[in-house]
Amino acid sequence: MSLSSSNEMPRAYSPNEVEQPLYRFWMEKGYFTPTVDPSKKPFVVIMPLPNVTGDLHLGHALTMSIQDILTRWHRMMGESALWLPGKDHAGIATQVVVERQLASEGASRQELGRDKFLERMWDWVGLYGGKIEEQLKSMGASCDWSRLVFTLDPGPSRAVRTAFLNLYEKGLIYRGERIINWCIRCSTALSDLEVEYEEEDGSLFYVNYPLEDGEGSITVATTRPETMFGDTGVAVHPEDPRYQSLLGRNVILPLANRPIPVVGDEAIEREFGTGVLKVTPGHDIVDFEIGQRHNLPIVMSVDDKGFLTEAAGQFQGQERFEGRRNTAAELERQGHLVKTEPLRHSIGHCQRCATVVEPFVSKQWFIKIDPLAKPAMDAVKDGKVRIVPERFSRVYLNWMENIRDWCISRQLWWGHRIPVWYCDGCDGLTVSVEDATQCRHCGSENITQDPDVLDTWFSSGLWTHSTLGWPGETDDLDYFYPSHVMVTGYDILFFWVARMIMMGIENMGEPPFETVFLHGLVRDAEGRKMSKTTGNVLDPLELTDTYGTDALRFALTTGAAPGNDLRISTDKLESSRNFANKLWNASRFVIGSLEYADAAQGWRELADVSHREDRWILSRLNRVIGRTQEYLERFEIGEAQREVYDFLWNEFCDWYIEFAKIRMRDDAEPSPLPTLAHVLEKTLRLLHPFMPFVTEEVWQRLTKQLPNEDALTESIMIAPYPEEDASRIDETSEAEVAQIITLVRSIRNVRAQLRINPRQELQASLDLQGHDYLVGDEVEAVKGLARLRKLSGADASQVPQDGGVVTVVAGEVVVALPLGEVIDLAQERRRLEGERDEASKHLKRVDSLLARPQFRAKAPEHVVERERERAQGLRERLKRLEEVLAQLPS
RNA sequence: GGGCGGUUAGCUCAGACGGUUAGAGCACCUGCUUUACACGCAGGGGGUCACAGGUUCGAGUCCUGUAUCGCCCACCA
Repeated sequence: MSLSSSNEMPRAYSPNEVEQPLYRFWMEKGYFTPTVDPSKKPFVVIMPLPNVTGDLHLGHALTMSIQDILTRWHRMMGESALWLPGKDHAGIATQVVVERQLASEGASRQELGRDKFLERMWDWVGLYGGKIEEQLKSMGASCDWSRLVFTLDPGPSRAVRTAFLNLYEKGLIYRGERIINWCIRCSTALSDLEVEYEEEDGSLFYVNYPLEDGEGSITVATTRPETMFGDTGVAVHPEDPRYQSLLGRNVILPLANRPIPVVGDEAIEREFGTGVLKVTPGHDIVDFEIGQRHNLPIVMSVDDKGFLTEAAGQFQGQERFEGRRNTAAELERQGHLVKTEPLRHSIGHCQRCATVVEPFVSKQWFIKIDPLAKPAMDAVKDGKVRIVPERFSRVYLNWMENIRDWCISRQLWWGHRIPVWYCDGCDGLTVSVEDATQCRHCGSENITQDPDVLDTWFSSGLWTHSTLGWPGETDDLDYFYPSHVMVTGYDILFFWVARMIMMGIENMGEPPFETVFLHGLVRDAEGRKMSKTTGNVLDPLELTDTYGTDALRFALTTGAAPGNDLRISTDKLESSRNFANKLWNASRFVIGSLEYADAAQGWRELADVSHREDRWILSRLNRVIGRTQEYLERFEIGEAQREVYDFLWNEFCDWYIEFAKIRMRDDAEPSPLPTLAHVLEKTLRLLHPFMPFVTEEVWQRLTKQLPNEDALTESIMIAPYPEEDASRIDETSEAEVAQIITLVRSIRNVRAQLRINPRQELQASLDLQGHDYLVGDEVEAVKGLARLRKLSGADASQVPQDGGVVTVVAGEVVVALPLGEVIDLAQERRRLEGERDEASKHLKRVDSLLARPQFRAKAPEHVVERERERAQGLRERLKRLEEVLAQLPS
């Protein structure tokens, strides 16, 4: 089948015309959907689920490109390759978007009510939720759309409830009144990870708290005087000599005028401020812990909306920052404020809306994390899960060691509602996978479900198995779990990867993937993070429109080591596009040549490789195939691509095709067509995972022109990935062609330096010194590529008499280009002296290395041998240069 | 306070296991309508691999330290 309407190949590759039809073709053929086939090896990549809110950005484009490359590669290797796409309801992120929309209409979710609001959310998802799929398709993503899952679908929802129930029954989920991060804008609890800290300028207020017994006062230092109404103690380090006498006594809390105790606690930093901490267990994480240790009561002085409570007396109802200023002013007025110092410190912000987070004591659901973290750490330590690049293992382990219990309840409406029902009668809890209708303890039907939803990352953590049918026992789960590679940015190592490992082990008994491949973040040409506010966001779809999808994919995955951030610029995109175009045109040449001849018989097996040039390119091809495979196995995608790029451009196009053109003019020569076809066809397959569209389009056109020796697959997508054929490696041909190339280059170099008109054909004579192949079957090649009229062998004594320019290649071969009067002999002499000096310098270095006894004694034999050969070659070259110079007039 | 990464050509970056005269793309210079490609061809210039020590026959590559930029984690009130 061919997707092109005509055989004509335009001079430039135009991606826009071929991409959509090709993608449709692949979809229709069902290539993306693997079969559950126990005779085949499965290969599984679970897609990091994009948010339904989202537009595709370059970060997605990068992740998707890598996953698609790996999936296509394994699919071509004959594995049952599953790339499983998903979509995330993204609780807080999506809810914030719709809330903003409501706000612009002057409404709010509270006014709307839960049911109406959720309707609105679903409408919104219906409208925009499909966008990202379309965008992924336009990136060429070969994921199995028939298995697409949304986190709120019945399957994953059931998985969420099941996991919750299991953990609850094991005692790993509990509800408790604890201090959590609270966003007053979103009105919800946040996990530690959802808080982003930033350095900000603030003030440190020094406040005197008088002792209850009237014997002076103690000075505390605080950045948040407005929380003092929640103070229920004052703490000093138990061994701080300055405050020994105060331990166990009371101070009077100013403004509130109530006594609070002085306690000793190791958490106090003696050097900070005055070494005295006011303890506000309701609004500070450290204070909460100190409060617990000393049984201090909790008094909330800021409410869930960020306003001071009645505990703040006269300041009740003031917004927290206003309250801070007013409290400080009142303290000063009453003479309690000793001084104020500027202080730079880090402040937590809500990841989604950037509002300053309020530490807040409230009743929430938590996961007891230690029992889950332990096996998840072991999995990485034991190598059951391998993190690439390896350095992130330490980051992971370090984070896991210090992990705290995970607050999983959110006071949101959009998400998986917590599967817990409270009984009005007996106060008992019912946790259930199915919607509960009666209390498990007393049978009362008077029960109400917990209004809160679960942290989005709870369902994400189950993703590796919930998508395959867990908790059901499905064929998919049996065959495809665990997956092989988890590809994602290092920025969600903790959020997601760590939790998938914990939950995977917990639910499935084994880690959810073998390898975690972490890539870097995409930045703009100046290295800045892309963000809407900076306005430097590049839209992947605009880029694919301008440069082509293959070019974008190539630009994103090349020239960046795993785990390193990368900058994207139009330069990079242009050169990637140029590469696609280069491939297109090389193919145009090959396909065009095939149209006028049926000489490509035997292109697949290549029985006749009598020609040195053919043996050379096949040897090079097979080396490249081997190295490309090796790089892919190591996830060095950029290096793999560079291999193919260099081969195609610098060897196949620059040399082999040029050799071929010369051979095609001469009927006596063996036709290069079978080899041209063979190498191009294999190179296309080698490149297909990286540049799926252009390779498929060209492959379709190429194979149509090829003798149908045995059945080809109908798409390159399902053709086998090339494997290195070691029998094609041919050192001799490689060395000989390398010499031919050097010879041609030397002559071209002379021509360029002497400004000889490119159209002018020269004569050359060679003193071959035994390198007979140079004027044997390669004479036409050398003549053609170096633009020579005549190339003849000569002995050394003749060469200089021909006069003109002389150069030395292959160590010892002398090339003479008689140029008569055109040449300034003095200039030529200087040029040769330059060459001689360089050779002599180099030889000196090699000789001195060889002269060292330790080198000969300790270096491996092959290294010493190589240096000897090098010295020998240089000596020859030097000798020849001296001979030639001796015969030039000085 | 811990930890990690970067520092290689004018710019952006590659450089397993230490072993050719350290590479690419872009930019630059000189030529070129050579019938696949000007999204191109040919040729060329440009780097004491941040710095200082050390290990080694041999260091861009390994070790120690310094500088500098960036990131992550942490309960500095």
